[in-house]
Amino acid sequence: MSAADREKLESTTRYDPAEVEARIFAEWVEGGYFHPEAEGAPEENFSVAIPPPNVTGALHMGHALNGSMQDALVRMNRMRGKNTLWILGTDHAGIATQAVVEKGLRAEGKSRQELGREAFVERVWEWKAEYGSRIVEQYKRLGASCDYERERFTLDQDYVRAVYRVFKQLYDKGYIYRDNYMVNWDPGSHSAISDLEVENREVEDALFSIDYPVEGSDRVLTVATVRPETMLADTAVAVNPGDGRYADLVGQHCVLPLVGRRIPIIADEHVDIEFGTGALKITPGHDPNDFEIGRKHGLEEIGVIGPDGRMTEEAGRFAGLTAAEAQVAVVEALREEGRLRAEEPYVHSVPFSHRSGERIEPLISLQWFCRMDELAKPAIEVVERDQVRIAPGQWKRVYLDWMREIRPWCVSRQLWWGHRIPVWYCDACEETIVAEQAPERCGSCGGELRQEEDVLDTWFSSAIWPFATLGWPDDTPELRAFYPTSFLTTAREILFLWVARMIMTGIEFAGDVPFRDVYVHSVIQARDGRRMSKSLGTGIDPLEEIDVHGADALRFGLLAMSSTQDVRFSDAKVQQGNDLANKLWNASRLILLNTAAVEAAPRPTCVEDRWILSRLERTIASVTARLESYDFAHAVGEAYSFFWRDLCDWYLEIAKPRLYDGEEEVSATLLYALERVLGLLHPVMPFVTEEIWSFHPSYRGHLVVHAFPVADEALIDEAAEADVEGGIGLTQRLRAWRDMVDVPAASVLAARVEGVEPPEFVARLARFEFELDGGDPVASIGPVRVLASEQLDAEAVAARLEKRREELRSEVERGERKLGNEKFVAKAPAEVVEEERGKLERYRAELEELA
RNA sequence: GGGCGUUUAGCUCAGUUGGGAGAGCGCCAGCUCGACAAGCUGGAGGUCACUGGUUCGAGCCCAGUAACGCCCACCA
Repeated sequence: MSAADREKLESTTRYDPAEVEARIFAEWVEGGYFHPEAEGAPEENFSVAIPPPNVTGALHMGHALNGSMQDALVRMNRMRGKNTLWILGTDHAGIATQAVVEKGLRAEGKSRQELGREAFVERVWEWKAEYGSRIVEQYKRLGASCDYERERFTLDQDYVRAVYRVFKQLYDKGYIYRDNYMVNWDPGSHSAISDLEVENREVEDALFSIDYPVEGSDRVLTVATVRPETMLADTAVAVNPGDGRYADLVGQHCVLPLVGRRIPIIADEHVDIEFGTGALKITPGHDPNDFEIGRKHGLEEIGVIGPDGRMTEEAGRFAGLTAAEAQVAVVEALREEGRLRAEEPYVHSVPFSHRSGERIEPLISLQWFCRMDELAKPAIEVVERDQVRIAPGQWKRVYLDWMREIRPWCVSRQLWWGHRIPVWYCDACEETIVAEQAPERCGSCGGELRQEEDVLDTWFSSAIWPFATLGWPDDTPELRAFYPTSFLTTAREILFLWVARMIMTGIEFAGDVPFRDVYVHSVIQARDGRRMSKSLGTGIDPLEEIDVHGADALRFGLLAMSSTQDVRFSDAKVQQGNDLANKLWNASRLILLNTAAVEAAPRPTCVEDRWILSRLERTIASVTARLESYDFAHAVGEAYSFFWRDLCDWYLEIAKPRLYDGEEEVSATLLYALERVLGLLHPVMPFVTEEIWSFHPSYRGHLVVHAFPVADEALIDEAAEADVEGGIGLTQRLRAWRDMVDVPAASVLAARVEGVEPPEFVARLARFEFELDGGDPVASIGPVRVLASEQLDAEAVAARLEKRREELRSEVERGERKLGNEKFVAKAPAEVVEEERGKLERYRAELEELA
C-alpha cells in the first residue's frame, strides 16, 4: 500500500459519501463499464430497459426504489461477466410537458395559440434542451449504472420512425380506426384521455328528480339525475322492460321540459327497477351508459356541452354558461315550471382526470382508437403459460382479469407536443392516407394534403420502449444482442398503462415478449402512511437523502424497507445503510492497516476461521438467491447481519490478537473475506465498496467489473459453525451473568472449566481467566465454574443464582407437562419428542447442580 | 357492486413446509477495551385485531367478524 493510501486510511475515521461518490462515478463512466458492445445473444446477455421517466420529472422515491432494484441486479450480472446493458431514456410526457411550457408562456402573458403550433413545439424543444436532462443527472447521483451513451428520448427521430411504423401496421391490420365515440374529455388539458388516465373519486352531489310529462296524458315520468344540465340533450327516457308500472308507456313519448322535444320512452335492460322511480333519462351525448343505450336504440346524439366546458348553441338560452352555471340555471327553470320534484344530497363516484385533476366531461368526439382484443390474445397466453412471469403471484391474476376485459384504447390527444398522428387528409377527394413519411400530395387526385392535428397518447410510444430503444424497426446489432430484455421491475400503477402494452406490442412487432420476468414492487408511502405526493406535500426527496446520508445509504435503506406489501418510508433504514457504509469503511481500515503482505485466500488454522469462512459462503449463497428472486429486503438484511454481527462483532474481535501479531494465515483469510464481502455488497452499495476496494491489496481494476462471488461449497463447515456458535452463546451468558451480578466491566473474573473446553475466545471476550483451581465455585454457567473473589458481591451472586433456579424450575415444569401429555408423545413426530426430552434432561441436570 | 391486501414489541416491519415469538430504531443500565461513540456489552418490552373451528400442538391452516388501505366496475 502506498504511503498516501496508508495515511488516508489512518486519518479517515468516518466514511464521507459526499467526498467519494462523484469521484467514483466519474471513474466508472470514464472506464466505459456501463457501455457494452452489442455482441452476443440475449439469452447469455443481460439487459434491462428503465421505465422512462418523464422528461419534466424529478427523481422521486419510486424512481429511487425501482432504480435501486434494477441497479442491484444489473450490477450483479455485469460482475458475473455478462454483457450487460441498462437502457436509459426519457419520455416526452405529452400532457405534462406541454402543461409546464404553457405555464411558462402564461407567465409571459402569452398563449400557445398566439404562438402557433410550430413555434410552440420549438419552444418545448428549447425547454427540453435546458431542463430535460435533470432527471438523468439525478439517476447518476443514485449511482445507476445505465448506459448513458445510449440515452434515448421518445421523440428522437429514429424513435418517431418506430412509432409511425407501429401506427401504420396497426392501421393496415384494421386495428386502428377513427370514430365518433364517447370519450373521457379532460377540460384541464383540453384533450381526450384514455380510461386508464381516469380516476374515480367519491363526491357529494345533489340528486335531482325531474318530472317528464308523458305526451297526451296526465302522467309524468320522474327521472333522477345528478347532472340536470344534461337533460337539454336528452333523447329518450328508458324503463326496464320487466317493469310492470311502465309497460304501457313504452313506445309512447315524453315532452322534454324546457326544450319541448318529443322523446321516446324505450325499454332497456340496463335500467334498474329498484333505483329511484325506475325511469332513466337518456343523454347519449354526455353519459357513457346512455351513449351505449343510445347506439343500441339508434337514438339521436345531441351535445350541449362543448370541449371548453361551456354550454353550446344546442343548449338554447343556456348557451355560453359553464356546465356548473347551467346546472343552477336549469334547476331554477325547472323549479319555475314546477318540474322539479326533489333535490337531495347524494354521494357517488365521479371520474376525474389523473392528469389535470379536473372532473371528466364525457363527450362524443371524433378520435382515433386502437382495438385491443386481437393484440391481447397472445399477451394473455404468454402470461398464462408463464413465458412472462409476473410476481408476486396475485398480480398475474390482476393482469389477466384486465386483459380479458380489455376495451378499445383512445390513442389520440388534442395536444401539440407529441407524435403527430401520421395521417393525412385530402380535402379535395376525401382520401385518408396513413403513412410512415409525409406524402407530398394525394395519391388519388394529386390534391393538397393536411396532416391530422392530434398527437398520440404518450403511452402509445412508451408501449414500444424495449425494442424501439434498441433500434427497431431496423435489424440492429443492439436488437439482436439485447432483445428480449431480462426482467422488468415496476410499480403496480403502470401494470396496465405500460407493462401490458409492452407485452402486446413486443409480441406483435418484435416477435418476442419484451421480458421474461415482471416484478411488481411495493409502494413506499410517506412516514405517516399517506401517499407520497407532490400535491399533498408528502413527498420525500431522494436527493436530499443522498445529500445527507449518501446514495449507498438510500439504496440500502430502500431495499431494506421494500416488501411485497406497501410500507412507510423508514428513516431508520436509511440510517442503517448510512451506518453500514461507515462500518464497512472502519472494519476495512482495521483489516487493511493490519494485515501482513499476503495474497487474499482462505487459510483457516482454527475453528473460528473455519466458522467465519463457512458463514461467509453461506451468506453469499443466500444473498445471491434472494437477489435473484427479487427478495431485496432479505438479501440486504442477511448481508448486513453477516457482516456486522458475525464478521465485525465476533470474528474481528476473536482474530485481533493474531492480526496484530501479523499472522499470515489470518491476514490472508481476512483479505479474502473482505474481498468477497465488497463484491457481494457492491450491487447494493456500489460507492463505498468501490472506494474500499481501491485500497485492497488484490486490487487490479474496478470492483464494478470484478467477479461477483460464487459460494464455495467446500468451505461450508457445519461442525465449526456449531462449535463457534456454542462458544458465542456461552460468551453471551457469561457476559450477562457478569452484568447481573454487577462486576466492573474491566475486571477479569477467576473461573475454571469442568467438562468440555470452550473455544479460546470465550474467556478473553467475556473477561474471564479459566485455568484456575481453588475453592468452591460460587456460580456455574455451562461448563464454567466461577470462583469466589473480592470482585464478586456475594449477595448479588446469590440473588442471581436464585433467579436462575427459578427459571429452571419453570422450564422443568413446562417440559414435564408437555411430555406428560400422552397424546403429544403418541402423535408428535419422534424427533420433536426427543428434542423435548433432551431439553428437560438438561434443565434438570443444571437445576440439580445448582441446588 | 366485485377483487386484492393489511392488522405481530413504543415505532417501522420480518416471520420460510404448524413444534417454545424476531430485526432495526427507540428505551434502560454499563463501557474513552490499539477499526468504528454513526461504536461496544447487557437488559426490559408482545393475549401475534377479534370469535369460533381443525390439530397432541396454531402468528402460520379453515370459517366468520371488525378496522384500515388499494385496484377494477356503465346504477342514473
